[in-house]
Amino acid sequence: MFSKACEYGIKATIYIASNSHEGKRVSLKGISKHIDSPEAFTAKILQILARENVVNSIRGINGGFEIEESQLEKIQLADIVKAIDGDAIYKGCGIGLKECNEIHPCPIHNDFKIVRNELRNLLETTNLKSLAMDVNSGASFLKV
Amino acid sequence: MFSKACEYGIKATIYIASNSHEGKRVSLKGISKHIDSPEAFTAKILQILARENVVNSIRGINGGFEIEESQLEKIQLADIVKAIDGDAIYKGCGIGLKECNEIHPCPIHNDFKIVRNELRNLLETTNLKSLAMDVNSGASFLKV
DNA sequence: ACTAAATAGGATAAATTTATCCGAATAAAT
DNA sequence: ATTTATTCGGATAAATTTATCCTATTTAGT
Ligand code: FES
Ligand code: FES
Repeated sequence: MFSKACEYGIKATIYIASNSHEGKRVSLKGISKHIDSPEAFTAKILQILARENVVNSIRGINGGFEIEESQLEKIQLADIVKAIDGDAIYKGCGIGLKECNEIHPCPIHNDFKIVRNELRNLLETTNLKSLAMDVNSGASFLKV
Repeated sequence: MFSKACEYGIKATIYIASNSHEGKRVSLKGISKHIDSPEAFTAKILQILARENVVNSIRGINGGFEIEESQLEKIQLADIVKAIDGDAIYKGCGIGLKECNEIHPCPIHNDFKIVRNELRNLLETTNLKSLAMDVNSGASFLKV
């Protein structure tokens, strides 16, 4: 469904968000430890997310990653997925026709479109704040 | 979403089905031409599908691939996907936790589960015959 | 028996994704 | 200024997926 990079990106961002929500900045080391991901690879992904303004990166001592409190409700899962995996999962044909086209549909188009749109809806309406709060309250988990 | 191999597998199987439904056996060459896929790679995928009894392969002159008419309604998209990509897409956690677990859920579990189950339902209830008939009637397409 | 046409399957190559390594840049603290 | 902790970014390596090539096997027809 999502690439490994995207999975790490989602988990990392939620972890950053759950700390930012409590006023804490987190380091790459802390992130990859808490989401159980390879450190150097996670660094690459965070670079992408920083460039795309999903997270803020701060260099130097006491540096790390954070997200402004005011942004937590504005950033959606879709922003992360789009930055890393692109938009094929929203727009692409389920069996790889060059484009998903209503008047030249593939055999699964009609049913697939519905599922894809629901996935899209999920990603576009789920914001970081709610995900972070669930993690903070112990209602959901980022590893194991 | 699906691997390239799986996309080719689905298209190839539907193409075989649409011909079998009209009593015609098709060759690898014809298949990869009509679904626009690399021939040798498609051969590998058809080998898998033949081993898993999704399609019948016939060797030698006038050989090729076919599916018994009586099977067309029994084979579901899920059978193809399972044979090629496995069942992670049905059962796996959306962000890669070791298992999708109701009492140790990831942050997107509740929403993702619904989408995943609908995808599962789509794949498990769509049979080859209906897909083949849509292709034969010109209602849907396998390439471009 | 021989030939021709087809799939099976092993070996290999190319491309992409995933992962690691290391020096450069940055910033705080001393 | 120097040291230290941190991210950035380029180079590279490992693993996986995608793709190709070639020989073996099978089958029908002659
Ligand atoms: S054309 Fe395939 S999903 Fe729309
Ligand atoms: S635990 Fe992640 S989808 Fe169920």
